[in-house]
Amino acid sequence: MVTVSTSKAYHHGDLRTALVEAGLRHLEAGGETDISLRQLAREVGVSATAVYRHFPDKKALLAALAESGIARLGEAQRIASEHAGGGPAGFAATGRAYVHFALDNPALFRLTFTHAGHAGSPTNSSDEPSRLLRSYSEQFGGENAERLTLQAWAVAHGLAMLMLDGRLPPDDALINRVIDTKSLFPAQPSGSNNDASP
Amino acid sequence: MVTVSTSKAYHHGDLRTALVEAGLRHLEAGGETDISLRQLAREVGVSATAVYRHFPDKKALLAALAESGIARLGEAQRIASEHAGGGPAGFAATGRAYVHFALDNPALFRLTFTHAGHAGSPTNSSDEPSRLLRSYSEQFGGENAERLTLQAWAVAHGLAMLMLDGRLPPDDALINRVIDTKSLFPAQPSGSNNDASP
DNA sequence: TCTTAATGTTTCTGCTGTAAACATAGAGGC
DNA sequence: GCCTCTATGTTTACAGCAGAAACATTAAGA
Repeated sequence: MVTVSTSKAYHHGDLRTALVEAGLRHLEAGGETDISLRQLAREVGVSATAVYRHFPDKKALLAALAESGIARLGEAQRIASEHAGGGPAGFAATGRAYVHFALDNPALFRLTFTHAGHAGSPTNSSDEPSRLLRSYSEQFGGENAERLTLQAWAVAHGLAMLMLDGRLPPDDALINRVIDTKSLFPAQPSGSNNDASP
Repeated sequence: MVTVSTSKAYHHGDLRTALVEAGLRHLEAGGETDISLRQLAREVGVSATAVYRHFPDKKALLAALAESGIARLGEAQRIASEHAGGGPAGFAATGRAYVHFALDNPALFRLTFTHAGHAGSPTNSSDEPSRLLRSYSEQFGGENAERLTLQAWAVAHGLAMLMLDGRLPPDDALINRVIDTKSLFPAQPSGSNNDASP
């Protein structure tokens, strides 16, 4: 698919976007170490240092890639959540989507969470993944909402990372066993029965 | 502390060990990106390419560092486990030790789990951390031993990673809230009461 | 003592990120 | 219609990197 150059074009057209796209391509193909500013410039057909008109340094380019990663992850989770029809099942679905996204976009996922930059816990972040997690936890966590937030995130993130790093097999069945509604909501043993909507 | 050169010394004494030690020092100080073979060689007082007599390439040097990381992690967990007197409390202690180790040795921890190399799930790995995890899970997991293994590991690993990457504050209280005996063993709701020895 | 294998050095190639000086082209004011 | 300004891109240069190849040294054993 050829990117039709927008009318707003100086020399190249939209170098910044082209560089980000090339970067994402390289992330998929060979991981973060496969990204070289000079190589990206070459592919886009521009001199090596032209990159610096759009990104102060390499870190900035990587940060731009990470940002696009967060957006995509949020989108995937939202779809999974809706597809599961919301509720506790929807919550678990966002967790599984989290892991699946990591497996489908290993380098992008890693980059997104390693070169955080903006950082911030989900309690105050405004990105889609944080919003979903917060919303579901508050809905179903009752008085343990915060702990649920943390544990749910940690389980999903840990599982994703361990699979990415080859410590656990990237097995769908395994994901379903670890992230399932029942084990996330073990019938609240000691009192505190929450009366959330169906 | 000066490393007294062993009698078995050729030109340098023990270049390999010296390089690994220098590498660990750099990991603590500046992270993985701070490790340059040339710089290490310089510090050890040897030519840049002498390194290649002991490590085929940079990856191999990093793998050696990672191996030492696993050993240290296992040691820390074993101590924590014993200090807690074993049992479910000991289990939780190994999890907290896992996270603390990550926070105390961020670069080493990251390297250890990122450049896995030998890979392998804890079900068949022989390193100390895997052994502890397997042993405790089988002791207290009952019929859900495998799921317990996975979830416990995922929670600890996820929490560690999120804290390392600045997504969660590296807060002791937070660790205790996420990894506590009660929430790991929620009174086994649906039957299957295990009668493990004290 | 002589040979040999292990260890270390010099030199070289091609890559990287990035700084500085220079070039160009499109936009807006005259 | 011309001129200047600014955003964008280029050339050239530097220092650092991983790694390959050829050569040197040194300890250990025959």
